[in-house]
Amino acid sequence: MNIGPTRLFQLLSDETRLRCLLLMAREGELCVCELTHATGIAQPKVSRHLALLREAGVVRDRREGLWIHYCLHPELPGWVRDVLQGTLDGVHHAAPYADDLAALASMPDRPGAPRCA
Amino acid sequence: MNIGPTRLFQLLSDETRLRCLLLMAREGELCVCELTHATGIAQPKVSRHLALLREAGVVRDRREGLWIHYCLHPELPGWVRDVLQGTLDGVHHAAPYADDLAALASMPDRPGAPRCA
DNA sequence: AATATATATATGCTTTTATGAATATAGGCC
DNA sequence: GGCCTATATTCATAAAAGCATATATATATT
Repeated sequence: MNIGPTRLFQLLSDETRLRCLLLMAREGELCVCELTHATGIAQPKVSRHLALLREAGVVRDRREGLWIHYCLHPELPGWVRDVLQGTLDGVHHAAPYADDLAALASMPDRPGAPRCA
Repeated sequence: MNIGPTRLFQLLSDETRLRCLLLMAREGELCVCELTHATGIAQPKVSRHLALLREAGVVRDRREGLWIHYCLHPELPGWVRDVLQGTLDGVHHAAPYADDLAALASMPDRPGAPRCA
C-alpha cells in the first residue's frame, strides 16, 4: 500500500471514484450494485473506476457468490484514511454526496451485511 | 472559496502544486523565489502552477516590492486545511517533501519574514 | 446430470477531452 | 537597462465517456 500523495489525489479527483470512496468510508463494505444504485451511475462506469482503485491498492474486493464487495483497503496508511474522513466530514451535506447516502439508505433488498476488516 | 472536492484533489494531484502547498502549509507565507529554491523547479513552471491555485482560490498572493508572497487562502474551508495538514503529517518525512523543507531552511538571504493572515 | 437462462460484474474498443512540459515573450519594479 | 515574475503558445500524452460484449456464478428445466 505504498501509494504516493499525488497518485492518491489524482484518483480522488474523479467524481465517480470519490463518490464511491466516500460511500465506502461511511458504510464499510459495499457491492457494485449498491454503488450503482446509490449514485445512479452506469454499472460499467462504476466497475471501471473501481478497478483503478483496486489496482492502486486503495480498495479491496471480496467475492461472495454473485456479488463482489468493495471496501477501503485494510492496510491503507493512516493519513489516507484521515484525508478521506476529513473530506467526508466536509462534504457529506452537499450534493451529490448527500443524495448518494440517502439513496443507499433507502435501497430495497440490499445484499449481505457489511463485514469488512 | 466554494471549491468542490474533486477540483481540489485535481489541483493536489500535481507534484509541483502539492510541494508548494505543503511548504506553505508548514511555513505560512512564501515568495516565488523561495518556492523555486526549495523545490529546484524552474521558475516559470512554479509560477504557472501558482496561478492555477490562485484562480481556484486555494492560495492568495501579496506583492511586496520585488517579491510576491503566496500563502494558503485565509478563507479556505476547514476541511480543506484538514486535508492539507493530514497530508503534510503523512508525507513530511518522505521525498521530495522532506528535502524541500530542508532546502528552504538552509536557503541564504531569504526575503521578509512570513506574516500571512 | 446436462443444458439453458438470468443476474452481476468486468473488459475492449473508439472518440473525445483534458493535462502537463517546454520554450518564448511580455510586464513590473529597482 | 537589468532582474524577477507572469503569461501565452505549441506540442505530446494521458485519461474519461459510452457502447457493446465477455465472464462468472447461481438457478431453473428437461
